[in-house]
Amino acid sequence: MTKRPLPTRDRLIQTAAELFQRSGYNGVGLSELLAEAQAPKGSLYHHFPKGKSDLALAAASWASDGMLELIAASFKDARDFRDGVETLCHKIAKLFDKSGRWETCPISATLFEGPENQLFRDHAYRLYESWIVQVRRHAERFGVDHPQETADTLFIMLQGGWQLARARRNSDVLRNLPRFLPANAL
Amino acid sequence: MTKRPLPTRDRLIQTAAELFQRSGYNGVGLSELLAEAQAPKGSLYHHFPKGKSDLALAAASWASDGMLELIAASFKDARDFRDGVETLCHKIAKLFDKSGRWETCPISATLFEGPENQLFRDHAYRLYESWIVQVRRHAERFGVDHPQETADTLFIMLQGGWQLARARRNSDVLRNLPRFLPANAL
DNA sequence: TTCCATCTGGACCATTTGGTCTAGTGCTGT
DNA sequence: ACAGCACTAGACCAAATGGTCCAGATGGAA
Repeated sequence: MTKRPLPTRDRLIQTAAELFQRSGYNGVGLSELLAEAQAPKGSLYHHFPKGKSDLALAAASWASDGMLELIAASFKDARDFRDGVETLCHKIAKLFDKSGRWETCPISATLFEGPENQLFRDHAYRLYESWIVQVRRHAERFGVDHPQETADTLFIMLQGGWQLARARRNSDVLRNLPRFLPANAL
Repeated sequence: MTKRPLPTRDRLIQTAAELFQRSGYNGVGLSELLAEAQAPKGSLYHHFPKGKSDLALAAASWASDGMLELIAASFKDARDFRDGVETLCHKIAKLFDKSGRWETCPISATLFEGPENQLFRDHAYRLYESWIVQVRRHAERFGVDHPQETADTLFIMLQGGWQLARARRNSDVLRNLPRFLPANAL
């Protein structure tokens, strides 16, 4: 698992991200988490003084960064916007297949549960919005008509598509998504 | 709250549906649940021998029935398919506003968390699929071109739209959804 | 009235939860 | 060599968890 060489803090963040995505914030106990990360409790509370909730915020940010990289990679060599969207959908479908087909969006699993905390809500908002902003920038770059609406729509379809893919345990939904993104926007 | 006159079993199911939607399956303890439903533990395990998980399945079914009614009501007097979709989106937006704008889809909150149980997965699949089937029927009735794809897309957009609405704490996303459902479907 | 099944009330249980605290470890610069 | 630090290790804790169990209340049928 190439996990041991990582510094403890990163091991904690990454396993937290994995486990929270799998079972949700409340579905993961500290004991399970620490065992998986091979770290003692002292380390957790050293690196994250507020404990589980601190760790959750960090884990969500880390997962979000992964998504931003995925977006960047998809649009890097795209011929046009649609091409980028298609690549992104396929990459996400692959991710879905690798995940065992029964996991939520990591941000949602980590932050939309847990304490009904203002911090959590705001953090989720910011992370999601950062995805949308990136997509909107690419839409603008390619001269798409309504960049904001287009970016919003792509987000919506990816979230909803992931959900349906999960219910059906089949990533084809995600692969077919681009079909349903016609000259929309407004 | 007009809850007291209901038989205990129904009180349990309804409060379970509410609480699970608010905090997720793992986010609700039996003590909280029983206090809210004003029922003792004995009743729970009398009506639902397998306890929390049994109750969760029942609660999800109940919530799903509510959604089916919403779909039926929306398409009942619709002039065409698009009209029905618009009504449905507005009804759901209203529901979202009433919910405090920070709750998940009840099925997802109740079943997509909790035990990584085959029962839970299948149940979620069946409930979601029953929504889609209903919508597909209406699409067929109105002579829409690709009823299955259209129904799938509507489901996807509602799920994703709800998610974005939640992140933004704003139901307009849901109200604008019909705009992005053009003559799509392959 | 008696009887029986359904249902309720809650004491009780082992286990796990998130969190605190302190004694130690090992690397750093001096 | 040693002081100071960042970090680890895990014992310990009160509270909460889901679940079991059974004594009683309740109400309809005989």
